[in-house]
Amino acid sequence: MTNKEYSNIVIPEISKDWTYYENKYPERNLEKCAMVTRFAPSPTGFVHMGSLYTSFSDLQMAKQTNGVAYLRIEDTDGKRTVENGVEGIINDFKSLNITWDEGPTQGGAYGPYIQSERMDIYKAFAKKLIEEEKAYPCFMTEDEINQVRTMQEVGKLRIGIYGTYSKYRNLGKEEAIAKIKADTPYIIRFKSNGNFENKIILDDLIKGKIEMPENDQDIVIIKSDGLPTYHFAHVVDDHLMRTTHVIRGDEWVSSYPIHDELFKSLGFKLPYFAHIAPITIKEGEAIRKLSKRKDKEAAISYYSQKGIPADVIKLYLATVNNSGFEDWYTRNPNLTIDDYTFEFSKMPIGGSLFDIEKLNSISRIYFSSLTAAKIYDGLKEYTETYDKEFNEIVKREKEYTTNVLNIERNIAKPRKDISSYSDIKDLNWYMFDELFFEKEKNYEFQKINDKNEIANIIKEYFNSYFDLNDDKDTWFNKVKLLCDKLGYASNMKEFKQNPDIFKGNVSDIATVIRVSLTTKSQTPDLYEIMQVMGMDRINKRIDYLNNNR
RNA sequence: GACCUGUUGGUGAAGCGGUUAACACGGUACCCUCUCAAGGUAUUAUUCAUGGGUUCAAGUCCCAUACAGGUUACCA
Repeated sequence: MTNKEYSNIVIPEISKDWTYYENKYPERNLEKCAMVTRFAPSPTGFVHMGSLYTSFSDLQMAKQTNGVAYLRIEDTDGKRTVENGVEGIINDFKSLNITWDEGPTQGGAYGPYIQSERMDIYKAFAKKLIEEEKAYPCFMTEDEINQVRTMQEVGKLRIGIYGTYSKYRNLGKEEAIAKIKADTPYIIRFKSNGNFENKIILDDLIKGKIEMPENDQDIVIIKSDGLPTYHFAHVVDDHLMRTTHVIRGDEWVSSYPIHDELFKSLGFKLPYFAHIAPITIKEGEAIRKLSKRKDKEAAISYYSQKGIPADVIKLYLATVNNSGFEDWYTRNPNLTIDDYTFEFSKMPIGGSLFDIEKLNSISRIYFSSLTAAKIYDGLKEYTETYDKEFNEIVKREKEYTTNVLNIERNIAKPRKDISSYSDIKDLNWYMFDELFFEKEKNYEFQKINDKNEIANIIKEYFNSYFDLNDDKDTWFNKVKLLCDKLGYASNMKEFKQNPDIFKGNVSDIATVIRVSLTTKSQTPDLYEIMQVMGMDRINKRIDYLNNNR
């Protein structure tokens, strides 16, 4: 019996052989240095910071070399697959405005992009290996495998199915066929030719040269359900999809020897490898990978809920991803992430701790660089889903809201108090009548807490001094005039020299005005607030205070 | 047990054999100031996990130890 006939018995019901697929997916016609990258999640839920971080490199590297970045779904483990997992992943990317050049939804010439739909392809290549006597059917039961393992553990030997521990690697064809005919369950194992004593070198783009022992494990390549294992699918897919750069988490470094041998045994050219260190988090003393189940700040939805823009997340990832990016970005505030050239050699080798403080800081800087009109658009969109009440107000009062957002914005160094869209309401609610009059208020009069004195200051100020048409200097001079009249120091230096001869100082007077309009003792520039509020709103607030206090 | 990788301040890190260990976030103090924020100024690692070695010279090269992380599945 020929090897071909034998392989047809071991893996039946395949119409095409591997040469068909080789021809179907030819070398890509791209510029020489163009990178073809892929992001290959298993559909176990949603995208989280960790996977987003990896995908960021895929996207960025492909983009900056005019290459291709595609999305491949690795759903070869039925037990782990979550319902709507694929949709979840695609929607998360959509919410971040991330699009892939090829993938399950948009298709592409190298599809299908879902592994469970590529069964025949894997089988065709498994058959090739069987024909070449580089793979074989294995009939070991779970119990047998466990026995081998315990024996190895007790004897402190290397664990696994390799060499003489592989009971069926040298089984004759006839015997194997007899077992198959008798319906003995089997899987397909790779027949390793490696020697553990030999060394191979992984020249990793991020971590540098890593020396490892050659693979000698007869790993499973096709499982009993007919689907491939990760190792086999990775090698076949990345070859057929013509991936040039495999960028993946560094938990895969240890299995590189397997991949290395598999690529070579199949006659495939090896792609470049870049193993990315994970984003980690500290739990007590222990450091672990960011987990989408344990860490709420790992989920992408956490940020959309808070109203942290996708661009900020990308900025944060870029900062962690390439040392030097942050520096470059602060020097070139007008350029974008896509203008920066990312390099593998500048990526961190060890894991980086996730720093939400840093992310917030990036966000504040980002918001401070935006125009009021831009923030208005984002706010409208955000509140549409997360704050209907505020959304009504924002939509009705577009111009006013924009003016509010513009306070202390058209200056050289704008305020940095907004870190997310959800902050805006907390920061500015008192500017809006609907929120101001409905809310339970706590007037933060502190130093001056005498009711009569407050009433007197307000009365004097609004009756005799305040004029909305004044420019800022005139406005403030009038506040000072009021100080002089009432016995408060209008000059802070004088006050500091002789605090005892005054009732207080100009800041006390300003605070009374500020609190009476906003209830808060700490707000942005009072003049600008009054300008934006306008006479009508100011009067309403003064009346309200007089009647309720 | 075996095989990999890492360890620089509160955090992220730069550093690639040669005078005072970049930068950013955070902290502290002061200044400015109508409050806050911002801004300005100063300050925040005599030392790069520890111990040996190589060298005229080491965070940087070598070895050992400790600690941390990963892998060791018909999971990816």
